[in-house]
Amino acid sequence: MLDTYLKECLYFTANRLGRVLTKMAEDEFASCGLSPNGAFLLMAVYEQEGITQKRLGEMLHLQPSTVTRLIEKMIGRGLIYNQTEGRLSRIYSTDKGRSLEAQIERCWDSLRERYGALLGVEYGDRITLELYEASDKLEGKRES
Amino acid sequence: MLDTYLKECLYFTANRLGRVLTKMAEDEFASCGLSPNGAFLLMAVYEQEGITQKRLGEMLHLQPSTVTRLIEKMIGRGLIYNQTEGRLSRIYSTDKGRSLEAQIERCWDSLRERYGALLGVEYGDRITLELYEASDKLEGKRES
DNA sequence: GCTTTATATTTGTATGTACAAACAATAATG
DNA sequence: CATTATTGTTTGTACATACAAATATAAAGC
Repeated sequence: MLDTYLKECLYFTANRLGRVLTKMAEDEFASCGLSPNGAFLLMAVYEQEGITQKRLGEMLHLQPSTVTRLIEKMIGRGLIYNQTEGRLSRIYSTDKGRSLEAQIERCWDSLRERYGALLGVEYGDRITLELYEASDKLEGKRES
Repeated sequence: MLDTYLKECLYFTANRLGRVLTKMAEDEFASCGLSPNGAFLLMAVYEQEGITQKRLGEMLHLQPSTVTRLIEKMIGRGLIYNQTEGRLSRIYSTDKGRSLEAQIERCWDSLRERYGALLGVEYGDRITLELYEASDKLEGKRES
């Protein structure tokens, strides 16, 4: 009976899936010495050097305080640095940070292949997009 | 560009959705003074008084240590008690715990309605089931 | 130009989850 | 039956995330 409840509860299933994939993703990105979100943050910085923390939070859908903490860690590892400009904190990648770019993309690809192998690539990609859109709807963002 | 990466990453989208729904679920279950997983655990105990911690962990897809911690908290609030039997720890609900049953079901329903209103009820239920099955596949459980 | 309001970031604290090692009890083996 | 292996639970520790309050800067209003 409870099983039925849980199978019908999106809170429960989404978090369960999140935990399963977090383990997989941490495992893949461990070869760069990064947490998955650390890797995504770095990719966002590659794409726009000098990006603000606020913007990073929006892209990664993380709260400002969470971004502060993540950035602290990555500065500590010498992968990025920040330069405050008025009330803004702008983030730049260091040489060391940039040197990981290719490796990060490889990890990212191999993560996608790994769950793709279990779910079917098409199916995996489809539910990924569905989840993204579902989150948007739940957060009141208009159709993506 | 990164947006595209993120939209294609199941790790990222599943966890994002999990965070959004966790907020919603915590909000709903707050009226019983329970965390969402606390509520589910209690439902599992209603269904089978004397259930072991191991079994609870399997149902909720949580690690044993996590279950221990959750149970500690709920014993502290007087909602359940445990009785060790050899190496097993069996869990029973107290009167206080049982008194929440109807309220928990109401919260559960209203959570489902709440995201149903934003996603469409059918669609919400469909992706919920899909996520459950995807987790099973990723964990190597045969077809559910 | 002060004073108020808004915005971006940080800090303190709390929660949920997990891993690994320790512990305790049972079962299996020689 | 004594030793070893297995199983279920707990403990110590760590991490990611968040909320609320504090801080710091910039913008608006009078």
